[in-house]
Amino acid sequence: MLAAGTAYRCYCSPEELDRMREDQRARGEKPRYDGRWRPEPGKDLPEPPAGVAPAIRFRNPREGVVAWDDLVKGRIEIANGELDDLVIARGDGTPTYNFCVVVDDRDMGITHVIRGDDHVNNTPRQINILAALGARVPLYAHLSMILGDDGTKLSKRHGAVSVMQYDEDGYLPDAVINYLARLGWSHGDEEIFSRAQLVEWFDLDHITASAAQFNTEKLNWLNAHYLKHADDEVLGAEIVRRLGAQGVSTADGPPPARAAALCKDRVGNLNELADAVHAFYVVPHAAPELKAQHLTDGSLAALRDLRGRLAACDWTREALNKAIKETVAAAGVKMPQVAIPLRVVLLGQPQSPSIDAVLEVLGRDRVLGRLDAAL
RNA sequence: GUCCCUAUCGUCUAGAGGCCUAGGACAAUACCCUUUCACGGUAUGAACCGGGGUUCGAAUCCCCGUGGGGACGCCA
Repeated sequence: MLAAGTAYRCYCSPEELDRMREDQRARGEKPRYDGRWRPEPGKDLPEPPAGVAPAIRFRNPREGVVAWDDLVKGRIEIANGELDDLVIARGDGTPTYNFCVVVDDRDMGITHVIRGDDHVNNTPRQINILAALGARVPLYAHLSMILGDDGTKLSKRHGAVSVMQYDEDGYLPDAVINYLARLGWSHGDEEIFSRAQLVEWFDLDHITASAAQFNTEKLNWLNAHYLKHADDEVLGAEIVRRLGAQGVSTADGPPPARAAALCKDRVGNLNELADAVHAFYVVPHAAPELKAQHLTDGSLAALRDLRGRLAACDWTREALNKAIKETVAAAGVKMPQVAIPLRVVLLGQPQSPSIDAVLEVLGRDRVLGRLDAAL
């Protein structure tokens, strides 16, 4: 490029360039290289200072416009007069980003450049360099940015910067992919689609041109949906992993997959799922207020009655349900008056999935053991 | 400051000049279901940023304004 005259050496020092930009800003101008080392016909260049390793600058055309038909934003035109001569190689000879990508795209025969909005301004420079190299110009598609929940730029404060954060927060990969894909792209009214459907449907024609705002509530909804339809074994493994991270072993409890099946359609994420099944693996301690409220003389009497029935009961959900209903009838109370104290005793909390299903999954030994400890 | 991009319910979006009395989803509200808490089901409210054009006809095309975003490095 030096030989062809499409690039030239620039001996400006960083301090000199800083001063140049400061002055320009002070005058309300767009900061840019002023071309003092750019060779022109009939122009006298300064004498190269001794001992300075020059940077190489691209000699950007001064006249005309650069234009391309962006696959997302349509035609974009930028006057060459707006572009300055960018450095393509540093004083130490290493190439800069805008030069690297151009050379790499050319060598690899890249046909489509799909990237963030923030690169729109680099595109005309890259097209000019490509032209100087005699290379074919690829197609460009510039995707708009994603803003945080509060409508401002995404940052560390929003917590959505690293994909690993989603894992930590209990999101399923399919939910994250589905949500992110739908944010800024659409396929009619489709809201829920598998990765295979995404691959089949995805196209550049239905990408939104404007910036989208991240909506955690909708992600949560999608995640809950994927959780309901997820494989029990996969969820079981997540329970083992997440409980294990808290130092809780699942070895002495019911199979994690069964616990997952019981709770997966009532939680929003994997951490909540782990919390929901926690009491299956660790003997719970109900809060004193809960005990005072629910473990009255009457309810404890009913539980004693139930304990007797359960001891002789087939351990199936149907039989367990029948036993509970018999206790309810015998005590002359309503279902919640037995079910809730039972939950407090077995799980340490007043809410749970259907109590008969909980008994079934918890298992006879653990149920009777916890009842005996409370009675 | 200069240049570039952008603008439909609170949010994500459908919408390619008449199919729009603007559709779907999240969220909200109400009701239903119910063995608690959830899940789920049904229904309701909610938008074309403003102003000018073009056209028989504009959410859709053009211009201006305003709002939002991005870029102005020997960073990537």
